[in-house]
Amino acid sequence: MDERFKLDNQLCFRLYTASRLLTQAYHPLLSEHGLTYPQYLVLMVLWEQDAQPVNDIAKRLLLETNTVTPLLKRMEAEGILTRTQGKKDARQMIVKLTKKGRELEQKMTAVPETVGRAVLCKRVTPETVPGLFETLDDLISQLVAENDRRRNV
Amino acid sequence: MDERFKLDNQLCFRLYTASRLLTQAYHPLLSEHGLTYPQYLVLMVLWEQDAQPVNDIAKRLLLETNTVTPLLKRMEAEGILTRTQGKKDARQMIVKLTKKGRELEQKMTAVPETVGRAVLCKRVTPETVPGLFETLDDLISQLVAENDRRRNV
DNA sequence: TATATTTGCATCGTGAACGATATAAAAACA
DNA sequence: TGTTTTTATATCGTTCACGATGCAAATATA
Repeated sequence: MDERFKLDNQLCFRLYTASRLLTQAYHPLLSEHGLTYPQYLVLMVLWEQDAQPVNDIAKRLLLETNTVTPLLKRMEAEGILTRTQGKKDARQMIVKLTKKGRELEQKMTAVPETVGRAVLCKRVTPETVPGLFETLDDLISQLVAENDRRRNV
Repeated sequence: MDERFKLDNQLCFRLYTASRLLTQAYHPLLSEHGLTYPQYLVLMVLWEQDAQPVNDIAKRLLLETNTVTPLLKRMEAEGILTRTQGKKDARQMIVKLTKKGRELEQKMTAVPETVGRAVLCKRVTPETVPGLFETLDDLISQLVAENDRRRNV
């Protein structure tokens, strides 16, 4: 059989698997606070900078608004954030953290630490992580450019 | 704000994003043949070794059967494979490629090549890929062990 | 200013993922 | 052999992802 089709030669399968498994590692830590992993990502965006329009959050996460909108609605229903129409631009929905949403930041400090320990292994260490970040960031930029090119043709 | 919560310091977010974007890069190449990325993964498993029970496919992809079963049913409906009850073990469903499923291997040889070119960038090259594979494999093993530990407690 | 285009967000449909649970067959054990 | 446990798969409900599409507000252009 064609070597190129072997699962063991696939970068994408490794990224897909690593991503899923790492998200699973987050699961017990997040569900304790009633959160999913994508919701946790939204929180990190808003903890960094509160009161953002939907589009800015989506861009930061490299997701489409049709993914983010329902996610934000669920978080609004949970009382984690509010969605209010923008004043300058009536099309925008400004997303703001509630008290509950802000308080989660203090309550969840153990999460990055616990996960940080869980991923430590021979080839993923405090020394190697920066290099891995650079590689993944480079790959992500490359893929963003590649996918944009495809869409604009 | 807490540095550890910054999106830019998150390994998981990078893996999640890289995985999604790379899957998107596959999309036009796969949809041409009526396939999704997870379905393509199943095909690679079966091209490597035909006639496997559901469980073996799921284990190979590190997925649960409740993900794989509906996926296989959709592929069966597309005429790509068949699902027949096992003879030795009546609980097993043996998955076999149809002629159509086998023929896809020849028709899709351009896929790994095209994607292989699309990911090339400064830090992802024929020279660096083997090292990246080792790192991701190491991480995946670590996470499998970690998640198994959690479940069995 | 009227018209065309772009932008921001939302809705809809489909296909994963996955936790929880069910069911029947097989295996282990009493 | 009869009973318990395990195993293989399936069903169900919820939450993403995302392509396609709709719509109204803002902007650009005529």
